[in-house]
Amino acid sequence: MKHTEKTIVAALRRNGYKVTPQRRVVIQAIADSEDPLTPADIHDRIHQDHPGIGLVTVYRTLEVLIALNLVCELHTGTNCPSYTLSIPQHHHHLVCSDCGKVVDFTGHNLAELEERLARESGFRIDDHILEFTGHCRTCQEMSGTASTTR
Amino acid sequence: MKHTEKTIVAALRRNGYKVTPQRRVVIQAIADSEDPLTPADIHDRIHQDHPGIGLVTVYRTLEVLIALNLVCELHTGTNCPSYTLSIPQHHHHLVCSDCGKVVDFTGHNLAELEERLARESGFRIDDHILEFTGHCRTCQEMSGTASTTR
DNA sequence: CTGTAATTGATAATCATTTTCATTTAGCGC
DNA sequence: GCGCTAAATGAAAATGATTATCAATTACAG
Repeated sequence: MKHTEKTIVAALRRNGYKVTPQRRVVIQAIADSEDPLTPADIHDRIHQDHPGIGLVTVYRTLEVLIALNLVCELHTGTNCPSYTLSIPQHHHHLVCSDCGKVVDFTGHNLAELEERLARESGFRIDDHILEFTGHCRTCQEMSGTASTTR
Repeated sequence: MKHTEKTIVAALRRNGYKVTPQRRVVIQAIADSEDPLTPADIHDRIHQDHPGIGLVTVYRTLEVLIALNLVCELHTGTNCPSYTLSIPQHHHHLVCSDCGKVVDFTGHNLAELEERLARESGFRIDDHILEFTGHCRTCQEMSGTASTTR
């Protein structure tokens, strides 16, 4: 189960952050989108209904959500990162480089590799990034001519 | 074996790129550094001896090197990517988030996972990013007080 | 209902990257 | 070696993303 607006709002409160209408709007925009959104995307989408909310507030809201691990950051694809609601467990992503669709997956265990690396390198390992990129079924079918290989 | 200035120059020629003194300088700067360098880092280092070489040229040289897969791009850590000479085989990175030291590793096989994902999601998978972050032995020892957890 | 600390919005500042364009140059053919 | 041409360079400005500043507003504890 992914986070929802409800669980996110609860998490904000639990951590002493105020729940403002602006934050709700930003959260909802992310929740409503299938695909990950860049800060600018989010701003564009909410600007229609809420012209008062500035890009700055989007950034600040994302900052909080990231700190609380409520959204996750996608690195692949374009030049600037985009965000989706995270699922609470640890997971990774498979991203379509044409349409941006994201599939979460879990269950691959990097613990063994992590341990081997720690042993061989002397590092204390804190974290990792694992992302796959490719083309989703829809984009494969539509392709034919199109080429977006970054 | 990593690429060296020699192998890189050869690859440039082989692909029809001109080998200019500026490109040599940029390549050497990357080759001489243990750690991955951002474009700005590279520019800083070469500016001492070669004040004529602009940051733009650094960017343009990196663009070529990336296109030919002669350097690899590190995503972790700071806000902007940094680069090191790549080793010709496919490999991944373990990065120290304190000092930036990078350890390359190979031998972990993601093929099985990739296949499973492709099957389950219908994606055609093209590429992936796998990076670990942690603290190298030296930085662990020196720590005690310091905290740089991004 | 009130007070206060957190949040917001507007503007400007910063930082990374790209574009433009006139000038220079590597490396080909002779 | 010598000239030619397409590729590469440098300077400056444009663009795009992100962050800092600060006065005005507001959520929410008491």
